[in-house]
Amino acid sequence: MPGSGRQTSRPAAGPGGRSDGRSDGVDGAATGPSGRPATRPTSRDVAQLAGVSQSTVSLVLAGKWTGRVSPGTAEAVHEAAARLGYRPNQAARSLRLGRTRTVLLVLPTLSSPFFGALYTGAARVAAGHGFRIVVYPWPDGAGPADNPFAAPHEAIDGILASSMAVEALSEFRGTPVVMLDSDPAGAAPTVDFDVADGMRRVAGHVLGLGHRHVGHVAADVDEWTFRSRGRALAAAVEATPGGRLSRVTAAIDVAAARRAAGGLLRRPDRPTVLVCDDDQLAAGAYKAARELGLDVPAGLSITGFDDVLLATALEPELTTVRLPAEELGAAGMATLLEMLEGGAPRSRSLPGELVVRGSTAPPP
Amino acid sequence: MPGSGRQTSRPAAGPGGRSDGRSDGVDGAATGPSGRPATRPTSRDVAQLAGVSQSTVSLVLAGKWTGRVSPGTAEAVHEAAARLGYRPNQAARSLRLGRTRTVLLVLPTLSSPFFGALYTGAARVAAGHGFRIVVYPWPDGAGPADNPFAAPHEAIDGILASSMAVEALSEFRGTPVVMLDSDPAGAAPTVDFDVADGMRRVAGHVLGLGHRHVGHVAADVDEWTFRSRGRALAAAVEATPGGRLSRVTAAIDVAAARRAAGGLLRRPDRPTVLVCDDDQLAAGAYKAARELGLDVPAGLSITGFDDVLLATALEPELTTVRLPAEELGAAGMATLLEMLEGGAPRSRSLPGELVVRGSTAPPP
DNA sequence: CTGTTAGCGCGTTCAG
DNA sequence: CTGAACGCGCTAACAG
Repeated sequence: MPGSGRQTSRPAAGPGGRSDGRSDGVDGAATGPSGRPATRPTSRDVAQLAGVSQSTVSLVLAGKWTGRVSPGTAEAVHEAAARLGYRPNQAARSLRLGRTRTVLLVLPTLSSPFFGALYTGAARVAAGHGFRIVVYPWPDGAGPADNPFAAPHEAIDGILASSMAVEALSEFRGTPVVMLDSDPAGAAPTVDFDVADGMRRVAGHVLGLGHRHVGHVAADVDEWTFRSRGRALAAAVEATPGGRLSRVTAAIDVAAARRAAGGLLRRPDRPTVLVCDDDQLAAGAYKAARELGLDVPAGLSITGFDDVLLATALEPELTTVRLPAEELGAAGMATLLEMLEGGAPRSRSLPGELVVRGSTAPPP
Repeated sequence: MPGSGRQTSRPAAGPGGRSDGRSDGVDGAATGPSGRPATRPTSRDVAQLAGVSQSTVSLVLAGKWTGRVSPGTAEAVHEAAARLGYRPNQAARSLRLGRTRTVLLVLPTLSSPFFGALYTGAARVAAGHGFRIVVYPWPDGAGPADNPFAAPHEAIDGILASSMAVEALSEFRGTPVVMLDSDPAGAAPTVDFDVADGMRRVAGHVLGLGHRHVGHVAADVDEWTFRSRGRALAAAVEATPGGRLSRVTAAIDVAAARRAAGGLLRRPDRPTVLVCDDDQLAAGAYKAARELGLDVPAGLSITGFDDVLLATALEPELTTVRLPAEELGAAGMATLLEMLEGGAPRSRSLPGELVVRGSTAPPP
């Protein structure tokens, strides 16, 4: 939604202390105070201003000068760098070091608040270590045509990939990778949500309310996270005396979920609760219920999964499992950084939290 | 929502034709077929294999060899490059050329499907011209603490910024910029939605249904797009005999919108239609209506703006204005590329489309 | 038509 | 403790 970001106002002065009020952000070439074309300062410029040599500048700014450069000289270098607004040229740095301090974040889509939050968490940790993130949405839709996004193969040090099979990354073979929200049985280190536990909590909640015939509106997507959810629900229901499970599948799409849930609810012995694999599926279930004149939650209970925006936009608000996306991104990035420093990190799992709202009640 | 992307399966063979089944994506260092550490092939390797010099390789692969290199030699170079799986080193390229073929996409947030679509459109156009996109979410939330995202100042050729004031980019002064969904009165070229026209269509629709007292649930955000919407609605209502407008504002947030809309509806002479600046605000308005026992659309009509996921998840489905986010991204990138090639592109405006669904009806 | 040369800006030896 | 020299991989000039 355009413009939905909070308004952010920033001081008008640019970096380097120039606050002359000129607004040349549109022009292709900025000009320095003297009118010459302003080519950005290099480490040589800093050296010259500080009266030392390039290598000294390099040492000082890299922070490994103790015992090799006199404190006075170091101070002079820092001051010169600050005065010129010096920032090292990334291209030259990468070329020399062979590392880019850039991580590729591979996501199935950007069209979901969930992945936005994931990015935020990852970016926070990355920034703290001087790493940059390039987002690489795996083309969704558009069919199996050739990948329209040029793969930045070698411009990255590592990969953080979410919600996909590790095999999908064969293109990047040879690059360190950490998988998020993916099958921990793969070869790569993984950071996951404990979705099985989350689903058990959902099951415990609805079974505790007295429900026995549970309808499962499952996502028609063959991915680890949904397989886990399905297994956990089935196990919990089976372990309950009198428990019974009916399952339908649907694409993650409101209209598809509505059709699938409608089919389930039209059966002569319909379930008293619909446990959905995803909040979007739950939105479809709401529609099916309303279509059949069933009141939620008095006539039918419904649960979701993920706790995205939708959950509180629906009426009644949705009982669901909150998955801490931002923490997932942060933990994943931490794991990847550990790996890049030569470690062999262990896979981890983050708990989900059951959020009980107005869509669940005892069976009618 | 984790896993909500379509499943994508890719051929298992990596680039360069190696399909030996090894899966070393986890290891930090890949090893070549012979077991040596596999340092990626350089243009010199290609030259050696093809029996020519580096510069010839450069010319051929850059595609500007016609009339300078014999077709046979060019063919040999191409073949050698393909056999080695050669890909030019981006860092070296950028260092030499001073250009990065990378564009920064500045967004207020990533937590919205709208901006995901915008990205997709921009990426499509960029890829067609060999450009890469780095997404740079302007820190939303987190307070005015220091920017946690390291600004990639010099690693970019241009900036595409959406839904903000151009002044917010003062940090990037000197870089070519195209603004999206922002005030066209600024100095930078702009690609916008014609939100005023969209709002006029909404107004025409509800006024045509017979509504005269219009409630405006406005976004409490001082941005061009919302100012335009407000002005257009006010003008349309004023131009109608008997027309009357009541306005409340709310943060773009379901709960805030519910409170604001509730206040409007509790007035003794309440409006018969609520025109909302955004779909999320409309979701809040639904809640307020239900709270007061008003049926939508029989007792109260509601409209939104943007046509995001929410619009069809609500019940009844929301009459709103569809804003083609993907086209916006594509048009914006095209404009920026034109600029980078030395042109001085004109600002443009994209039309929105009124989508009439079930939330609007004649007044009771 | 092709090869040789120079240098982009940086980090790192190696002499002094 | 500091400076001069080298090379990362690539492209653009210039020679042959």
